[in-house]
Amino acid sequence: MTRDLPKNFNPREVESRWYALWEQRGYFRADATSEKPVFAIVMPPPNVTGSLHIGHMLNMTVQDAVVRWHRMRGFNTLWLPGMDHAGIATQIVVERELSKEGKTRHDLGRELFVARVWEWKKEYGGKILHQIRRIGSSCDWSRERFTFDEGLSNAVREVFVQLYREGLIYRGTRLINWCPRCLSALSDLEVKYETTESKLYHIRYPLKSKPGREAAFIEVATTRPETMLGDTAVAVHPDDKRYQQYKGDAAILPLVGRELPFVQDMAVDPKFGTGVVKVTPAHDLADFEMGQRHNLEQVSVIGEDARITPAGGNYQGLDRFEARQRIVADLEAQGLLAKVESLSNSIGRCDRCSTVVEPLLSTQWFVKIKPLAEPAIEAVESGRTRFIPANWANTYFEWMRNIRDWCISRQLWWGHRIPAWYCSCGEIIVDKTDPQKCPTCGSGELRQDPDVLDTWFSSGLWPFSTLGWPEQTPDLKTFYPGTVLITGYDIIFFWVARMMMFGLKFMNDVPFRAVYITGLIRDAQRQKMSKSKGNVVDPLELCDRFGIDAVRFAFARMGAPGTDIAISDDLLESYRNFATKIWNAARFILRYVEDGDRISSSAELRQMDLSLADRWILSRLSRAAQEVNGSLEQYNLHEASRTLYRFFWHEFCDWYLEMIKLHPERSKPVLLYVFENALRMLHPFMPFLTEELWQTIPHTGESVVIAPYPTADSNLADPAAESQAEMIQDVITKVRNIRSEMSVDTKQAVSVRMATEDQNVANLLTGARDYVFKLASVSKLEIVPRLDGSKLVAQAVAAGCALEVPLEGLIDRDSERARLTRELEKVRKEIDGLDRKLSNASFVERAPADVVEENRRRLADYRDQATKLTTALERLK
RNA sequence: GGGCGGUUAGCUCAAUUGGCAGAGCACUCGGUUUACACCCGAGAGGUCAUAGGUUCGAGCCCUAUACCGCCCACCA
Repeated sequence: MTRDLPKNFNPREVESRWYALWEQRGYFRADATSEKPVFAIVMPPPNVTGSLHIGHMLNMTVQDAVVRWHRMRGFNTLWLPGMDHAGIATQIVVERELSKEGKTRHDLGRELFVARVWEWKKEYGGKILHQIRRIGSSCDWSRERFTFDEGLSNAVREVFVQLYREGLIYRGTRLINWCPRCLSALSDLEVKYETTESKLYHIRYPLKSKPGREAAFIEVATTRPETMLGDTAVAVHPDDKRYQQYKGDAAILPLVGRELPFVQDMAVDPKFGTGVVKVTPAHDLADFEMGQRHNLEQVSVIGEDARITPAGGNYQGLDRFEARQRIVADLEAQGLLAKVESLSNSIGRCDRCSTVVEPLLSTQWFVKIKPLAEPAIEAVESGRTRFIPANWANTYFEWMRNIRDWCISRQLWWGHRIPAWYCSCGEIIVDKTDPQKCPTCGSGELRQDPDVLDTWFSSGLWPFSTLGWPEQTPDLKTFYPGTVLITGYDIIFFWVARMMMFGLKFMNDVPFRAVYITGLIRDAQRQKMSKSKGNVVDPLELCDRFGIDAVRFAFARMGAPGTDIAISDDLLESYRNFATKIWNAARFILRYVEDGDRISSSAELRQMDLSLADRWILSRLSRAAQEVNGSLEQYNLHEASRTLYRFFWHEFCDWYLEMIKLHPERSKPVLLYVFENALRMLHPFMPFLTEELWQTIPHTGESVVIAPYPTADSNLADPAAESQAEMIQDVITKVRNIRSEMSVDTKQAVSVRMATEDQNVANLLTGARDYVFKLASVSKLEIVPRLDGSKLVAQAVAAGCALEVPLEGLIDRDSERARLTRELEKVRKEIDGLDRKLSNASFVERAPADVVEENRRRLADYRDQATKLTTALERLK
């Protein structure tokens, strides 16, 4: 009885069939008590703000391929999924929803508003989880986490309290980034700078009158005239000769009348503007620091709503930009505006809402970061965590070495509430459990800090909070540290750096042994996708159009580590076609499958009477397996997928399937063997299609998800068969080539005369003549010692489409020998390398046992190949 | 100002650590050979950005230049 598949591959139908089954059968579940080697990876938790975007899909594809590969190799594999509450981002989204109803969060009040965000989370969080499943991500849903879960919130509180008690969290009044729209403090990372064309205003400040001095002015330059209301000094560089005379002198602040002392500070660039700077310690970071050095007064003139405060006198109540216009006009009226130049400089905007950020003096909570950063730097320097590709370590170091204290409090409602309580007596209580009364004065009137924590504070704990920390759970013991973290380079600072610091601090070990950095997906013009450009592509829509397996394969194929991917329809079509090709190959194979067929072992195959094509494809299969595993070990998914594509399409389909049409029944065991192995090799990249087909053909086991991953097999390696088959293929190509040049119809059978003086080649050709007959439409083959090439064309015509093919240069023993020799050299090089590695005591002792084992196995494989190559070379002599 | 990356076929990108420059798409020519026209076969297309250097040998290593991109920074 023959089996059948629908003529057309329908991805949607195939995709819908498998995931629920896999999940229900528990294939994705890790086991904290298993003895098997561990492969553990935490999912970068998507924000609950919306739906899965294309960057997520790339990220998930890479993770899932790596995870599935390890699972098939027999690892105790954990891929822990979850989501991030994403404080400020989510709050903004929900506030926008509210504003459609004409309401603000203040209309609801804190409690109702937070309830409303939870509703949002339920709806959109569910959507994202569905999408993650839909694209085939094989995560362990029994361990799903949310950063706002009870357990994770508990971890947040534990960390906060511990850091506070060690003095690594403190409350302080400093200049911070303030978003006047979000009405919250921001960290340095949440401010994005963009270059804009601004105006540089030159303003004349009168000098303090002195006996015997004419009225005189000093000129300062500023891009923000409105901040002058808060000036408390003017500064020059200490070595600037022009202004030495003013040492100890003062200027008078126009419009306000305040006396501004002259200070000398190295931070002033004498070459910029006039070399004199107005100093506004309360609204500029450089000025703030200068103010600290010279003990200057801090006058805040812009408030949290970005309007001028009472300290701004007449300008009180004006928005900062209105105030700027008014002040410039007033200065001009008084003849104090010397000139206005244009200048390109950068201004900071809120990462989330793009409002221009205002530096403000404010009391906030900070993490003292240097003591945490140092071990995190060391861990990467020493290689305990490595970056893939390695260059990203530079970016990490650069930031870590210049890191500044982290402002962690946010004036938001959606987030982990800061566990600090204030008593009217001045006491501040920071504790894991809510305090009932003040330990100092006994008052029960305590007020909790209204602020919440930066969302990255909780995500920074993700690698261990998700495993149950601070409880010492079996999961924590088994799965920490993770093997690898797979994420985009845009969150190295926000997230990777924080996880490194917290992991080392609280777990005393790095959170992961490697960080794999993915690129960004760009559009066909290589532009970043953004909502404002309107070039955002919905990944699920792509999947609908091309099939999930095809999109996944395209991402794997194009995504060299750290490299951005430009996607286009053309690109995706080519991988859709690949999926179709696999489908159709299966349909061909199924014509020969009968009930009772099974997959032979490679040892059994070796005992059979195999054709040249069989021996060739088996050897190629083994080599492909070797290459794919080697590439995946280096996380080179683009190489692995390229190898698979080439092997499956251009070797298996284009040559092998065509060659065995001569003797399909004889080749059936090999045909089934190779196809079944190919499906297993492809599975991490194309999970749905491979499962569908694998279930249709003979197989052992209940699912390809848990079938073993193919590896190089020394039973199958056969270099001699490879070179012989390739010779025949070259001959066939040459005949087709001549045919095509002479415009001989494909269907027209021709007779061919070939020339070689080498008896071995002649014998080989004679033995394999059927392949030439079949694949090049040849009806008669004559082999002669030599022929006269100059007569080639004329003879072909005169003899009625008989072709003459000179074999010189096409195949000869010298070039064949050279080829095998090169190959042998390569193999020997590998052997030397592995030998050296394995004789290195520190490698054998320190590297994980399974890695050492893997290297041993590869060494044995290479030795085997070397023997075979040597034999093949002997035969050529 | 500092750092990182890139420049290879018309387009998008590879090249297993220095050893015969490759794929996909597009293009040209020929084909509905019952797995597949989402296909098959045959082709054309390269001064590896530029200039030096190291080497038996350089797309790959070194130096400099040009252009493009990204990240960071207290650019008044």
